[in-house]
Amino acid sequence: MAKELAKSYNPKEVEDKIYDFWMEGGYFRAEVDRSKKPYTIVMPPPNITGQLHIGHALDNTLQDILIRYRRMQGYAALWLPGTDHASIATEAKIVEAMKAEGITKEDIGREAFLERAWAWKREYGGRICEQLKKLGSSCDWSRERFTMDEGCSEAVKEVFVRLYEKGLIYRGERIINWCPHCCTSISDAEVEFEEQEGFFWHLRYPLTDGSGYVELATTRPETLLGDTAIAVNPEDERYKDYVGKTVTLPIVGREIPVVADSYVDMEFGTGVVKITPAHDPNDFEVGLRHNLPIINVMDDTAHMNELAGEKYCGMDRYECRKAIVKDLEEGGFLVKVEPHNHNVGTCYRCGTTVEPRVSMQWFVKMKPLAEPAIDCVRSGKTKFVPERFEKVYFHWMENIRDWCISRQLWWGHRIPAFYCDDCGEMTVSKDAVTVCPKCGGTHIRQDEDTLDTWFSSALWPFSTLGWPNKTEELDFFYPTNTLVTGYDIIFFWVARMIFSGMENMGAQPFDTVFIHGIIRDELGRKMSKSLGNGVDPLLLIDKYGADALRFFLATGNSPGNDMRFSDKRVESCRNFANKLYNASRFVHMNIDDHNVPCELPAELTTEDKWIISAVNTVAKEVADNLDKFELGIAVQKLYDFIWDCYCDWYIELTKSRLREEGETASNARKVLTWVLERTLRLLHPFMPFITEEIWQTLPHEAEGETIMLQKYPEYDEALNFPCEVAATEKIMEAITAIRTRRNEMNVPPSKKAKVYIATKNAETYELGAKFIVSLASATDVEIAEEFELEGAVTIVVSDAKIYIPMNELVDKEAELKRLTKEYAQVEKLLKQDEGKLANEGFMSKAPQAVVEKIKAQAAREREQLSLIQAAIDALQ
RNA sequence: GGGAGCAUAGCUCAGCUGGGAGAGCAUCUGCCUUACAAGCAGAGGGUCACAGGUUCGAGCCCUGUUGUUCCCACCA
Repeated sequence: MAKELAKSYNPKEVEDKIYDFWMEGGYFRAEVDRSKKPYTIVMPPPNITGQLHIGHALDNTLQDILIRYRRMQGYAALWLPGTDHASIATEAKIVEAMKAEGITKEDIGREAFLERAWAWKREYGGRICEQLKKLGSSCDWSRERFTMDEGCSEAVKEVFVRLYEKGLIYRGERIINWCPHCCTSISDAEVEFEEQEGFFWHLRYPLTDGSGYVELATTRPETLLGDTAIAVNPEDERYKDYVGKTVTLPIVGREIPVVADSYVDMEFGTGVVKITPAHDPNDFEVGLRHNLPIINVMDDTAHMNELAGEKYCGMDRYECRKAIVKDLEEGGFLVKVEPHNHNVGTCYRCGTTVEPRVSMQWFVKMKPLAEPAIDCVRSGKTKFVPERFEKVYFHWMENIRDWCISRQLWWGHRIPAFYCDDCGEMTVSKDAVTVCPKCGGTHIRQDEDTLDTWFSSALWPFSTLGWPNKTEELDFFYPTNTLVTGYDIIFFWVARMIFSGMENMGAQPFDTVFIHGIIRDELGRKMSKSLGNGVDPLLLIDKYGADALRFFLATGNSPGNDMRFSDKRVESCRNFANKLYNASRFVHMNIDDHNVPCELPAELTTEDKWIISAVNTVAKEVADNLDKFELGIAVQKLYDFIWDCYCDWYIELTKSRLREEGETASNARKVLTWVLERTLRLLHPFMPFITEEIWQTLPHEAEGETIMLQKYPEYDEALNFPCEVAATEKIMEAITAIRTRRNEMNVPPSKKAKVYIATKNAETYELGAKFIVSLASATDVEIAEEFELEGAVTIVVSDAKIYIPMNELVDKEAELKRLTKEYAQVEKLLKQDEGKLANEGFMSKAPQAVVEKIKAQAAREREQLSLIQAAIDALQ
C-alpha cells in the first residue's frame, strides 16, 4: 500500500497491475511435478465469437476459486484455458459481414472464405481471453488451446477414423433436423421446442375406387405435396376395409396406399394420418416399415422445389401453406379448420423453425458409446454436484439416438472422407487421399461437410493435453478433476465428453461435474439479446471491481440453482472489499517492523485466543465447504468472520491495548497482523486482487513473493482455546446488553456512566472491565458479588447483574415491566429444556452431546432467572 | 405425457449429515467513537406454502395438495 492511503479501496488502480505481476511471475503455470498431486480443471472453451457475459463470469469465477484453493494447498494445479471455433455462430458472423459487402460465401469460394474466418479469429478470437483476465482468472495461458489448432484437429481426425473403423460412425440417408436459415443439418440436441399457435386442417382424401372419402387432420397442409401414403391403426375397425386400398391425393392426383401401422393413435383425431416420409420423423419411420417412396418437396431454404409441382415451386413453405389451403378449399377437400397449439422445433442458434428433411449425413452410433458412459456415472467414477443432475444425464443417455455430426458449413473440421470419382469408392483417412486405394484413380474429392462443433469439444479434456500423442501432461493431468459448467449444456457437452473420454481414453474425463445455474436479471427473466436485459460484467468490474463481482457471484449461490442479478448486492460486496481494506489500513499503521515475519507473541490474552480460535475454526469450515463445493457457504463464513469477528469485535477490543506502551501494545499488533495475514490467505481464492494487494504490504516470509503460492491455512488443534472463547463471549454479551439498554433509553454514547457488575464470576468480568469502559460507554467498572443500589438501570446477562446508576433515567414501573417480561421469556425456555430433560425418549435416544448442551442451557437459564428475580426484588 | 427445481423477514436469497431460524438490501432509533458514513451501535419484522406421517425432536426426512419455473417426449 502506498504511504498516502486513500480512505477507500480503488480496485482500478490495483487489479491490472497485480494481474501483470502474476503473469510476469509465471504463477499460473502448472508443471508436471510428480512430487505433487495433480488437480486439473479444463475450462469450458468460450466461443471465439463471444463477449464475456455474466454467465462466463460466474463459470470462471467458480473455477478460479477452486483452482486457487488447490494451488495454495500444494497441488500441481492446472487450469487449462482455450476457445471454441463455434462453427455455426462464427460462420454466420462472417457471412453477415460479407453480406454488408454484397457478397456471399459461394461468390468467393471455400478457401477464400476460410481465410476470412481465420483472419476474423486472429482479430477477435483472443478478445474473450483478455476479458477473462480482467476477472482475475488464473489459468495457465501458456497452455491455451483452440478447438481448431493443429493438435485438436489431429485428435478430431483420429477419433473420427477410429470410430469409423469400429463401425460407430456411418454415413446414410436419414431424416434429420434442417435449419433453412443456417442451411445446415443440426443435431437433435440443437433443436428447441416451443409451443406455437397453429391450426388443425381437416381434409378429406377421396378413395380412388370412388367409394367415398377418408377424413384426416394435419397441422402442415403443404407437406401434402410429399405424401406417399395415409395410415390407420391395424386394430381400428372403422378403417379395416380401407387398408390395401388407395386414395387419390387431393390437388396432386397421385394415387397413394392406405397402410396399417400401430404408430397411429385411434383415439386421436379421426384416427387417420397422412404420411410424408420426407418431412416428418415419424412418417419417415412408417415409410421405412412400409417401403414407401420418399418425396422431398423442399429445397435448402425451405422453398418448394420442382417436385412440389409447377404451381408451388419456388414458394416459401408458409406461402405454399396458404396457397394449398386455398386450393383445397376450392377443390372441396377442406372439411374444417380448428385452432390448435403444437410444439414446433426451432434452431437453437437462429430460432428458425426447423424442417425435418431426409438427406445424406454422417452419424455417430450412440448405443455402444452410451453404455460405458452410463456406467461411468453409475459407478461413481464421475459424480455430479448436485447429484440430481445424474438423473437428467441417465435419462438422456438411456434414450439417446444416433448423433448427426455432419454440417453443411465450411468453418470447422472437414470430414476426413474422400470419394473417388473414378470408381465411387469412399476412403476415410487421417491423411489426405490423392490416389484411390481401390482403383488407383486420381479424381478424388474430400467430403464437403464439416463436423458439429461439439464433436471437437467432446474431446477437449484430452485433446488439450496432447492426445493422441502420449504426453507427460496427459499421463499426469488426466483424468481431470472438476468440470464446472451450467446445467444448460449437460447434453451438448458434458455427456459427450464422458462417452468420448470413456471410448478414447478408457477413463472418465473428470471426477466431478460441478453444475451451476444461470444468472437471471433483477426481475428473474433469462438474460437475452432480444430483451436487452443482459448485464455486462466488464462494466461491473469497472464500477465495483473484479473482487466485488466475484464475491457476489460466489455468495448466496448454491450448486445447480439459478440466481438473480442484483446491482445492490454487488455494491455490498464492494463495500465488503472496502471494509477489509480499511481494516488492513488500521493494522498497517500499527505494524512495528515490516521486515520481520509475523509470528504470534508468546503471551496471548483471552481475546487474542478468542480471535485465533475463531480464524482457526473458520479455516476448517471453509476448507470443508470448499471440498464439498459449497462455495456460497464458505464465502458467507469468511464474510461473517471478517466483518463481525475481526473488524467489529477484535479490532475494537485491541484499541485500548494499542494505546498502551511496550509489550502489551506490541503483542496486540502482532496478533492483529497474524490473524489478518491468515485471513487474507483464506479469502484469496475468492478475492484475489485485494488480498494480494494487502498481503504485499504485510510482513511475510522473504521467499513468499505472492499470496497465490502461500499455504492455504489449515485447522490446528493447538490454536483452539475453548475456555478463552467462552470467556470472551461472556464479555461481548455484557457489552452488547449494556449497549442495547442504553440505546433503548436513548442515552447518547457521549453520556458515560459507571457500571457495577454483580457476579460470582469476577475473573471473567475483571478481564472484560476495560472493554466495557471502551466499548460500552462506561467511566469505570466495579465488580463484586452483590451491590446495594437504589434505582439503577438493571441488566441481567447469563451470569451477572449489571447496574448502571442513571437514576434520573429510570422509570421504575417500566423497568419492572421489562424485567418481568424477560423473566417470562427465560422461564419459557427453561420449561422447554426441563421438558426435554424429563422426557425419557429424549434422554435415552438423543446424542450425549445434545443432552449435555441442554443441561448446560437449563443451568444457565436457572441462574439467569434467579438473577432477574433478585433484580426485581431490589426494585420493589 | 413423463421428470426435476423452487415456495423461509417488506424484497432477493442462504440454511452443510434432523438438535432453539440467518445474510444482504429496505425500514426505524442513536452516533462523524482518529481503519472504514461504502461506516459504527441498536431495534422491529418469519405458523419456514398447505395437510398428514416418521422421530425424543422436522425449515431439513416420507406421502399427498396447491402455486410457480424449468427440462425431456414423435400424438398427426
